[in-house]
Amino acid sequence: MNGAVPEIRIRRLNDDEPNPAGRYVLYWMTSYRRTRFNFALERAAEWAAEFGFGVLVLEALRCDYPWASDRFHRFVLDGMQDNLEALSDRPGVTYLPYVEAETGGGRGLLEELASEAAVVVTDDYPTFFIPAMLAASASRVQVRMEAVDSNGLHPIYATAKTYPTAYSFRRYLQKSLPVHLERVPQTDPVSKLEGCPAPVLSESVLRRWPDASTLLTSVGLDLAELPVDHSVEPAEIRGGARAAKARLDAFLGSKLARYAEDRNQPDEDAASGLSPYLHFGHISTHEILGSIAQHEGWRPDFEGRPTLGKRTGWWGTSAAAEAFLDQLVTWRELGFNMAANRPDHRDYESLPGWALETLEQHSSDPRPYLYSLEVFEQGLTHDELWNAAQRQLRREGIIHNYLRMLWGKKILEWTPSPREAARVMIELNNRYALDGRDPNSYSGIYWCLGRYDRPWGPERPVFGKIRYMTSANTARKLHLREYLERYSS
DNA sequence: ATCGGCTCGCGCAA
DNA sequence: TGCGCGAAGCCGAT
Repeated sequence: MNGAVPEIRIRRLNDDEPNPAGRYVLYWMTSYRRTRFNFALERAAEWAAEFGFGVLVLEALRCDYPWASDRFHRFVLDGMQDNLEALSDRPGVTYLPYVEAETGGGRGLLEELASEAAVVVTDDYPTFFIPAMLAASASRVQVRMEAVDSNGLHPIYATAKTYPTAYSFRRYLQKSLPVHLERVPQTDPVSKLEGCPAPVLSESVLRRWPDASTLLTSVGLDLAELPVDHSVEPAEIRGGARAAKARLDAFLGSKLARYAEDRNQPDEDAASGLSPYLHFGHISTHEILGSIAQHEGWRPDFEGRPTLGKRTGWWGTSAAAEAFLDQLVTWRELGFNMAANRPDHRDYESLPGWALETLEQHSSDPRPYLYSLEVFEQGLTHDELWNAAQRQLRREGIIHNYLRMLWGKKILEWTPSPREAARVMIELNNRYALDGRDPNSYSGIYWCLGRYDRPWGPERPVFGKIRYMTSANTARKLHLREYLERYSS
């Protein structure tokens, strides 16, 4: 089939063919939990239009994945409510939100729904348990199954290379992005389904796997009844595509102009706050870029722009937007590039050679302080700035982007080994951060141990040639008065 | 306040 | 083969 979704974004997961005797196209939404600007949903809609079928959208939330908690459940459920609203009364589409009530409750659901599908389309995502889950599912599904990449502007499988620095990846992007930007996801892919019959679910399926729609709206869902970690409480910020859009608009309206100068200042509130929404797929990079373009009256035109990897001057937007796009595109997609091409990207051994070597050489240096995971977790170290950052993470599910670096550097300094430091960072980040369990969780954590960085002298205890940071210097440099007050306990 | 040295790997010019 | 340059650093010298 030749549709509008670029082939480079489509990965066949099995050798099966489409089944024209099916009743619908199944879209299994796992990572791009949105109904707009979504290549995977668009692909499902293309197949459906070809067969004259409707699309069945299955958005499931299981309860047994690592670090499942009230916090992540709440955020995902907010998103499901938005998707329910967005898809109800739309022709040609049926939305099935499913919330697993007990471990294993969802087992068999995908295969059951796939047994009546012509094609199964799902989201491609290069880390956490998703790649293994997709492979396992594809072997049990008897029709053609495809994973579609709607992660970012650069298709994650467009290169098999990894890049050792943001600089080299940026230079590559400056050459390769323009062609990919010619194909952007449709705003509303479901609109192709006018005239297609909305799939109807059988009583027996719904008896076994109840539709969670009423739980999402009128009845409400009691998280306390689910077997997930209740000690990680819901975050204050609301999840979902609507909240994401509101946050984007607020960012463009009052923060973007100050972004380049103030984004590293905790008290200035100039960061976008979009990363949790990006992580759960509640918003798309393409939509964000489109909104920036509209906001600035900018159109992509890269003719004659230097492709030397410089951080400014390539996009041709305002300086503020370029600073933001470097985060959103260069840095975010750098992490996806690593995850897509290095199956070991979560492991300590995936660090660059010079970093492994220098950390090894300093592995038996005495540590100035040693803390257990529990002391770190509660924010009870001797360092009030570090404690504040950890308390923000634990309480809000967010950690300030600059302080996150200091946070990780100090964990390296205060644990018995760099391997243990990585373990502590991964545990705390993935347990508490709304944007955890993401390719960029590992970029950020391993950056603290040398990934994407270069050696710095002079060699210091514990760190060796790894870039060193101190809380005192950080406090001197940053506006932190309100921040320290807010998270003082 | 600002500058250089610390140090590695890559792409590009030569 | 050499040169420039890079997520945000640190420290001591000027």
